[in-house]
Order: sequence, then structure tokens, then C-alpha cells
Amino acid sequence: MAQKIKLSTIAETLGISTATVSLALRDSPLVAVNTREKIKDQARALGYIYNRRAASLRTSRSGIIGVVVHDIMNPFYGEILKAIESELDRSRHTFILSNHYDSVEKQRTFIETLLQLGGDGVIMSPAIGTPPEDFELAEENGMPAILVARQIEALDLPTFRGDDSYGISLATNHLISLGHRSIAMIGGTDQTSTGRDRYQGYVNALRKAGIEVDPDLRIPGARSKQGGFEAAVHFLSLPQKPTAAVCWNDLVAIGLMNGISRAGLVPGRDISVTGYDDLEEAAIATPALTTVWNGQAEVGRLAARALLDRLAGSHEPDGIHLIKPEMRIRQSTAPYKAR
Amino acid sequence: MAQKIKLSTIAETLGISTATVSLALRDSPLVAVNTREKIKDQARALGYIYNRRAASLRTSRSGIIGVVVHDIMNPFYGEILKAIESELDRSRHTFILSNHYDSVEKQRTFIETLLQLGGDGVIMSPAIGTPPEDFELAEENGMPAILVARQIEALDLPTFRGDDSYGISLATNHLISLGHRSIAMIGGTDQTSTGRDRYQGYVNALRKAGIEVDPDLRIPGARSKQGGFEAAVHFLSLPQKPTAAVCWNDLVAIGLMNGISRAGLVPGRDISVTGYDDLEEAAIATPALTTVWNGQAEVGRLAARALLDRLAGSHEPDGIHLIKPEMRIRQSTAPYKAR
DNA sequence: CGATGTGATTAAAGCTTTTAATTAAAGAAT
DNA sequence: ATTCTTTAATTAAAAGCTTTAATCACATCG
Repeated sequence: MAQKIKLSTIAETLGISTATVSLALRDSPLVAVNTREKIKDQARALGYIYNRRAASLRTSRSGIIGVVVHDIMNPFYGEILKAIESELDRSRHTFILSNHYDSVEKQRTFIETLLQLGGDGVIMSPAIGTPPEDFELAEENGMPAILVARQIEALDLPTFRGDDSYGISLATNHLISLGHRSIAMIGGTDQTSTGRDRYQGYVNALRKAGIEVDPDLRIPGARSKQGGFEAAVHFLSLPQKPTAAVCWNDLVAIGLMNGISRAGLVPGRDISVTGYDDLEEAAIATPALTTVWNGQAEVGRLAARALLDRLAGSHEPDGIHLIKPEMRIRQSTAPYKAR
Repeated sequence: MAQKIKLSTIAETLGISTATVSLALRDSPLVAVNTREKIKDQARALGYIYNRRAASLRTSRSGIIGVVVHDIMNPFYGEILKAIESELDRSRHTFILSNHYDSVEKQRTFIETLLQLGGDGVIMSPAIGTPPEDFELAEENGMPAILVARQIEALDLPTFRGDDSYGISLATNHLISLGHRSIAMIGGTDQTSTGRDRYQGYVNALRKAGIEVDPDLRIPGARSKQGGFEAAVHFLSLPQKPTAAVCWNDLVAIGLMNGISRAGLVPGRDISVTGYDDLEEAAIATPALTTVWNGQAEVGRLAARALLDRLAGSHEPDGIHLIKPEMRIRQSTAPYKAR
């Protein structure tokens, strides 16, 4: 490795001061335009690499933004991340990504690491059971946080997510309007705000239609394809013989449909299934999945913008920002037929 | 925000020097054990946050490792990343993740950012058409690089990937042994080493079995579910009426099967389909996908270890490390039947 | 008293940014 | 022509926080 080129190297070879070089490289109007060009050329010629750690030590701005979600391999978060990425890219920020897998410890470790690196801000989908202190730690040290997809009740941070209760009621109403009366709800957990909201939306829709809510029709837990696939066995053996299923998300729905197929039934004909999220995959599943668009891209984009605005000094109001979900009707749902 | 706690804050409140504090916090034997405890307690009490930028400015070790792949939302890379993550976590490194989407510019920008941050090393699945200079830039500046999944011909970097040519020949041979003679190859690109190797494996297996290679049976391009789904139309209209398809990867295979189902045929009965990678999803697809295990987790783990070893000073030999793929036979392939 | 050891300190280095200060040049006033 | 004012361009120096090699102070031991 050749020896390190720094500001002073450029300055010396040009016979000027480091101050001028520093100013020139960041396009300050304080330095004459042809001096600036000369400096930039020299920097390029020498292969100068800007040392961000030295700079940020001085400025206490690192250009680093942390992003943590439950699991980046989950396409739901993947779509949010993609939107965040494209928004952040545009503003020359670097983002550090991490999974917390719903481990509060892992999440705290990440926040600490980010603080050590001098992160400018953080966008999180908080882990189940996150204690408010962990976020206060961030805020106290000047690192603002924005929440996506999930909220923390005890904290008043800016939060962007879909209107889950409304969204799931759309799906439930759709099935009711097709004539279904025995509708199961598959997957999800009560331990997140999202989980409680979605269950509530399902219950509300049933009640409003005058259908009694049967707690046995709720099969919680599943959140992945694998989970949906495994839940199929339980679902198909329910004594109430439900004719339709509202699923926690598209992954669960697709897994459930696979499980139903495996049992010799035809999803979309024998059993109606709705998903949630409208992942890219939903449209090409077999049968094409009826689902609820949840605006992941919108959530990611808005969250990133909100953080950037805050970093730029504006004080975006705290509180929950809800995205209105929309129904996407495809082939996995059909009118009720007595079997 | 309360005012920043630094080493000197701790030192002053305890009436000792910052050097002692620094040493104590990193468990140096140079400081008396009870002084050390006192210091650590105080650090905790004051809410001290270690400033990595200041430290790394001094030590020129940042603890940051960059990881770049084509697309983190692709589960193939996701499985590699997961393995890298768990290996890196153990060694207290932070990793910065990025997609390059096969844009050489985006990849170069990432390398530059990483250099600015003082990254200790980088693990990459290089973008198509990566010029060797971009990696030389990294190496020259003391940032070692390890390659995964793809290699760069002109460079002799440590590379971990599956033996693609061998793996695809396994799949092709499996179909041949089931009696298939007209076997299409769906998806992939000739622009990567992987692409060329896989095609070669397919061609070799056919030749060895005395089957003539028909270039029209190659439908390149697809690399995602969407792509496989779209390729189904083309595939089903081929004049040679192939009875089986070797797919670029599991995603393409699943998409293709969806497309075949949509056309009213039954994959696994009417048409045999093989995937590649053995993603978690392969086992729960309908029908369960016959595929080739490609050792993603192994690739990720070994690559991370290789980088950590190199950072620790050992000089791992350069060159290609091949993982031997294995066949996973499930329900998407069946013996040939004349139609 | 010199040597050995233990525990703590000093001082310098690492690289950039930024403010206040300086210099140079041009223009205005006498 | 000389001096003063303004403006433009550049610079010196300090700050930001940690690590580490080199010292130092002190006590104990032979």
C-alpha cells in the first residue's frame, strides 16, 4: 500500500495551506475558482481519499444512518428498505442495516454501535417488547429516531405505518360480501401493535356483519411461508370447517395455499384466501393472491424523508402517520359455495 | 441533550488521567484491578459512549466491514448474508450492507464510501463487468476484499462459490436419468462467470448422454420469480415441446411452475422442473421443488472467516474455493411420459 | 544503594474543519 | 503620488477524542 494521501499531502505538493485545500474540496466560495480547480485536479491525480472519521470527529456529523428491522429477508421489510435506500442515496448518506430478529438485546447493541459510530439518525421497526429507555438513549445522545411498520405505545416518536385495523377489515369485508360466514384468521401475534390492530380489524368487520366471533378460528403464530404451510394442517382440521381465511400477510397466505394444495384442495375454489401487503410475489402466485396493498414503499419513503428533514433542522411533528390500505382483488377468493 | 461524556470527563471526576481510563476500559493489565473497576463503574454511571471515530482515527481500524451483493432481497443472497452476519457478529464487527443492482458505478461509489469510513475489509459478489481497478483501489488502500458467488477472471482474489458447472450437470443428469430428452434451460445470463459455468454444465451433461444441444432450448434472461413466470409462455410455445426444464435458480423454477399451472398444465407431472440453490422455500413450493443445494450458508460463513483471518494477519491463499453442490430430489420432477 | 516491578502519567499523533487573523490587490480620496 | 478603505484570497491555529510509547514515582527486595 502506497503511503496515505491526506489534505496536507495535496497542500504541500501545491505549496499552499491545508485550509485552502479543505475549503476548495467542498466548493467553498471563499477560494478562487482556478485555485479550486487546480486543487481538485491534484486531489484526483494523487488518488486522495476523504477521511470521514477525521472530518466527523470535528463536525460531529457522520453521514451514517442506521436502519433496523425484524428481518431483511422478509420481503415486506425488503420493500420498505428499498424505498429508504433510494431516498437516502440521493442525499449522500450511508446506511447501516441490521436485523434484530425481535431480540431486544440485539437491537440495543445495534443502537449502541450506531452511537459509537456517531450515527446521525436511525429508522427502526422496533423489536417486540422494546423498552422506551433504549430509544431515549438514542435521543439523549442526539440521534433522532423514526419508527416504521410498528409503533411503541409509550413513546411519541414519528411513526409511519399502514392502517392495519382498516386494512384487515377491507379483506374481511370482501370475504363476507362473497357470502363467507366461517372465516378463520391465520398467523400473526398479539405482542405487537400491528398484531392487535389486525385482529381488531377482523373482529370489528365480523361483528358489524352480525357474525359471531369464534376464538377457535384464530390460529396465531405464523408469519412466514413456512408458518402458513404448517398452519394449513390445523386449519383444515377445524371442526367449524371454515370456507375462507384471512391471513396475516402474503407470505402466510401463500404458504397456506401451498398447504391446502398439498391436501388436495384447490385454493381460490374450495377455500378463499386473502393475503396482506401486496408483495410483488402476490400477483404471480397460483392462484393470484387477493390481498391488501399496504404501501410499504410509501412508508419507507416517508420515513426516510422525515428523518432527512429532521436532520436538516426542521421539526416534523411527532406522532403516527397512517397510510390508507387498498384492496387488490385477484383469483384466490371466490363466492361461497356449500360443500 | 446533556453534554457529551468523554474519556476526560471520567478522568476528571475520578481525578486520574485519561490514559488510565482508556487502558482500563479495554481491560489492559497495565492498570490495577480495583482502579479498573472504579473506572468502569463510573463510565457506566455517567453513560459514557465510546467514540469509535476518534479511536479509529488513531488506530486506523474501524471495525467496519462492507458487504455488497446484487440484491439483498434475493433470498439466495439473503442466505449468504445471514451466514456472514452471524460470523461477523461474533467478532464485534459492524457490517454495512449494500446492493449494487449490477451497476458498476453504484458498486464503485460503495467502495469509495467504505474507504472514506476506513472500512477494514469488504465481501462482495461483484457486479457484472466490474473493472479490476475498482478492487485494486480497495487493496491499495489497505482494504482486503473477498469474493462470493461470482468471480472476476482478471483478479486473483480469494473467492468462495458453488461449483456451478458440476451442480447444473447434477440436475441435468437427474432429468436425463428420468428419461427426458428434450430439456430446456431457463434463465440466467452469459455475462457472469456463474452464468457461463452453468450453461456449460448443462451442455456437458447433454453431450455426455449423447443428446444433441439445441440452442433454441435456451431461454436466457430470467433471474426472478417474475422472470420465470414470464418465461413460461415462451417455454410452452417452443416447437420442440420440451418435457423438462433446468432452471437458473429456485426463483425462476417457482415462477416457471406458476406460469405452467396458469396454462393449465401440472408441473411435476406434465413438465419436470429443476431449480437451483435449495432455498428454504423450495421445500414448501407446490409441487415441492427438486433442486440443487448450493451451500449458500457455507459460502457466507467461509468468506467471513477468510476475511477475519486475513484481518488478523494470516495470509489465506488466494484463489477459488469451490463448494460441492448436492442433489435434492422432490416432487417437481417425474419420469418421462410420451404425451 | 542499585535493581526490579507495579501502577499511573505525559505528550504526541492521527486528519479534518473552521474561525479569526493576515496578506494582497484594487479602488477611492486627498 | 500617497495614503486609506474595501474586498478577495489565503493561512495559522485550535478543536475534536482516543491510543500508545516513553516516562515517572514509588515501594520492595536483595
